[in-house]
Amino acid sequence: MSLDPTLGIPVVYLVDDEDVVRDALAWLLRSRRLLSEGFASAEAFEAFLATRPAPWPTAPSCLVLDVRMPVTSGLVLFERLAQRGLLPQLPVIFLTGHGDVPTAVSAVKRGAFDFVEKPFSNNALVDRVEEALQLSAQALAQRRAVDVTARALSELTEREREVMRLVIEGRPNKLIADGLQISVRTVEVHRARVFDKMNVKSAVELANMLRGADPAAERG
Amino acid sequence: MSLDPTLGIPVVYLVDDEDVVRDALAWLLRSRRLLSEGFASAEAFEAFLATRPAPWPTAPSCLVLDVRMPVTSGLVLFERLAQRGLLPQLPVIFLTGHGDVPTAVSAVKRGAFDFVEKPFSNNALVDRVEEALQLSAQALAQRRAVDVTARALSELTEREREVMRLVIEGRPNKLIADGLQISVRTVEVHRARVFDKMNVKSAVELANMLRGADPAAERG
DNA sequence: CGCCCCATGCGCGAAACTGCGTAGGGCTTG
DNA sequence: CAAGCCCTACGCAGTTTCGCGCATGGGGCG
Repeated sequence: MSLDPTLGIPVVYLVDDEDVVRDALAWLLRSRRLLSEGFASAEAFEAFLATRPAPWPTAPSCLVLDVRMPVTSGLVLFERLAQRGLLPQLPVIFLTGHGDVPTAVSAVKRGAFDFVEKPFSNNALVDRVEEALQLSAQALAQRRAVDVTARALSELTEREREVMRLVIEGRPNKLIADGLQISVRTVEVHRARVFDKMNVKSAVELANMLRGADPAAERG
Repeated sequence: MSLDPTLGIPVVYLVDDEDVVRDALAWLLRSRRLLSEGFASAEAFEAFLATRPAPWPTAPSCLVLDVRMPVTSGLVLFERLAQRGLLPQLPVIFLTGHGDVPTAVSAVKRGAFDFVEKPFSNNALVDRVEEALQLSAQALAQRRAVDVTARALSELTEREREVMRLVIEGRPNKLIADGLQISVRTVEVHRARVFDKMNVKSAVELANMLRGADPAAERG
């Protein structure tokens, strides 16, 4: 149940306009052997994200985010990250001095990992952080799987995708051929190409692959 | 995008120890053409649930629940419902006079549908209720599918389940026969029986059925 | 003009699916 | 005890489907 070593060393990003808070958090995390990186504003963090090559973090990571900040509030930053679909890979733990219930509830409902009021228990916070990192690791692994299939999928011909769709609905080649108005042989050719490109050996494997890792291929 | 008519007429359950609140809510809901049923305590509601034949509600429904009540608080009731796995089918909207952030956050994280502070906007509340009912309808439909497959699954022989497991991993009969140390013919028989009992025509359909509706068959 | 995609035909061997018949072990019931 | 039923297991034979190699042809594209 530990972190997947192939994912790299976990990092905790701290975004808070108050230096003291960041320093305290950094110290706290270091005391629990967790790497952290601080940013004094939402802008700084977003600039940092922009420097990254991959759209998602490559190592398990989470974001400890102050709600109230000048210029761009934590909530706004959060919303942007959510828009980009980063939440599962980069869980967000909100920190706030004076939290109100509606804000907290809405944040959590929108996918925030947690919403913690200051002052907080050091231990409790780090525990949350570790849970968040676990989640991030899972999400990254999941994301990788999705990427693999998406990449493979993108190399398929239009016709091949067409055939594939029918194949993963369990239809025999004969019926697929009828449906597409082509010969069985041609279907077989496409089918074989699909299996090859998707790197599977059977229709069942294909179905499992798409169900398990392709959110876009859900039941329509 | 409307409610599935086969699911029955939606009902909103109101659990609050104050008669005034229940009456006001009932009136409010009725004004929006929503059926409701009130209970003065968590015990009363649980007693009501016990009278129902099915473990889950048969019609889309949600629960508007007061946090603070004598004897059994709303939070405790919620926890019990969660334990029973009723949350998706019976979304819970918490009502509270003086909510604190940690309680609200924890409730939402545990699966509460919403957490609303009094005084609330009537419109907003009913909107939430309607969203909750939508969710409930979806969850019920999902639950039905799960039930169908579970029932079918329960009619399989041990051996048939065994064979099925290997089938949905995409193995050809030949290999299954080898693995189980039986003849191909026997595998074919089992396979045919499985397809018949599960009411599918191909291995792919079977895989899809189990992936889509059987939470117990997830990737280990 | 090669190269790629799509489409198709032919044919062979392997695998799958089906129907029909057989058979022993275990459990229930008259 | 015997009869009946269910589960498991197999064989044979026939039909269908699959997988694959080999060969052909047309339509874009650089």
